[in-house]
Amino acid sequence: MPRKIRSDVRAALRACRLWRTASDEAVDDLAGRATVRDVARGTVLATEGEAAGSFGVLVTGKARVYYLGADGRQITFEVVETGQPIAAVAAMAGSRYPANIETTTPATIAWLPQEALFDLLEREPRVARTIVSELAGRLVNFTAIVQTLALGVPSRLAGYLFQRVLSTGKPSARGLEVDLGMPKGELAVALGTVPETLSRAFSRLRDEGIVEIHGRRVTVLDVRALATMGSGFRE
Amino acid sequence: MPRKIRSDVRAALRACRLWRTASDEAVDDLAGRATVRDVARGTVLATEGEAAGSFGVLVTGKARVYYLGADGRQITFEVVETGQPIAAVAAMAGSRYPANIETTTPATIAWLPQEALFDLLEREPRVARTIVSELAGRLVNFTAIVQTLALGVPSRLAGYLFQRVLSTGKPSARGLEVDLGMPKGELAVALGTVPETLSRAFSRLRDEGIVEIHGRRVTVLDVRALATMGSGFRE
DNA sequence: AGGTATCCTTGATGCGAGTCAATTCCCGCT
DNA sequence: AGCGGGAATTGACTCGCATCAAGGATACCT
Repeated sequence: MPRKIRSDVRAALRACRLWRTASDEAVDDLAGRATVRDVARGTVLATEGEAAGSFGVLVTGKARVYYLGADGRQITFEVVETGQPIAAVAAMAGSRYPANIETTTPATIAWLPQEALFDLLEREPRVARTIVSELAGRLVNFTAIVQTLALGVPSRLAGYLFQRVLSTGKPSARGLEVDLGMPKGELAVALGTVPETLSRAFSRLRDEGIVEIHGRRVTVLDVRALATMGSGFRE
Repeated sequence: MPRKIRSDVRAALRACRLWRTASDEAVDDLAGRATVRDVARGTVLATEGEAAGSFGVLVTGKARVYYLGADGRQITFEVVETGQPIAAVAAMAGSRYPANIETTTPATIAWLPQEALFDLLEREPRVARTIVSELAGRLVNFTAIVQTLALGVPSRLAGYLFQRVLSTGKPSARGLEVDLGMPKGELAVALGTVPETLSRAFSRLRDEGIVEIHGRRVTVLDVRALATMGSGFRE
């Protein structure tokens, strides 16, 4: 018998880019097979090396995909937002999780068995093209991550701020104002560094007249310089 | 009218993992649409930022996929061998090439229009599942590359030597002997560093009694230590 | 207000790796 | 043998970042 489908779950699955060309019926089928779970901030959703039998979709909240180095250092690959899939790649590859995933806010996650996705592929072949494009696009983005890691911390910070400006920037008296979206300590980890170094990177951007810092809010005075630095060109 | 299909081209396409579940007819169709070209060693097959309208399959030879940093430094992502696709990911993503590709030997390449691959997806839906798995698998592997880059040069060298031991290692008087397969200067670039630093990394492995160095040939005395160091654990 | 805990900043220090420059090694050449 | 010339090594130096160790700043709680 069909399980009752939560409307927020249906909406989240419907919003998922990965199968955006799927029919509503197919999405409802996915929703019907989902196991929904609410978890607290900081919950580990997947650990490296664990077999990937299922994947999830973030109904609410945010999560972070990171690799844990041998010495305990973390590298954040990706920040997952509401409506995006979790661990779907590992599930499709039929492999083990290559990284760890942790929620950075309280979150609601719809878990789906790996087979649900393959069933979808069988049922609606046109979805295949979407998924192929989507996966390939992510692969292309990955090279960008590698490039980013080759840059220094100030450049990575500039890149992050620039993204923030594009997505949530608001005009204010002196320039564009953005909120960091997380405590600086977390941001440091997300950028693959430590709070001290991040703090110095902020100081440098301030000294160069590119930004003004007011706690967690940042006023961008020179967007162009931010973009240039974020692409890796030296001052 | 059907073009004449070269048997080596057909064989190379047939051997391609990406569409290994495709029918022979579909592969022949691909082969018929291929433009075959012979190039010298060191030919640049694709450059970063160029629009990806077509993709290739290596019929013979080898190529190297690398990213050219803003300061001219290179990072090798991947070595492409005979029978593997080139730039297929960018073509599927419909994006620009995210990296550069260069042949490292004389090579024969079969170039295919991007559409040929999508036509294949339409014609044979079961191929979609293969491609999805394959792409996802590559995505998983990419995380390994990122992890490698986060390690120090000695660890990257150890990792490379360990791979060489597995693939071409031969027992000798004191241990396993491997050939580097390329001049040290090239190896340095492939590992994302410079000859001086590579030289010091070799010295360190020698001082720790893990290897002996005789020009381009290396005798591995302690495989276990090599593997450990290659996975990123500190001495 | 006072106190406390958390977060952020600042300074001092050490390590890894790239750069520059000077040899030294090895290989082919005549 | 003797002699270039490129490749590989070694040393001295510099730079960026992590670490350790104190200080501030801010918010919250009673």
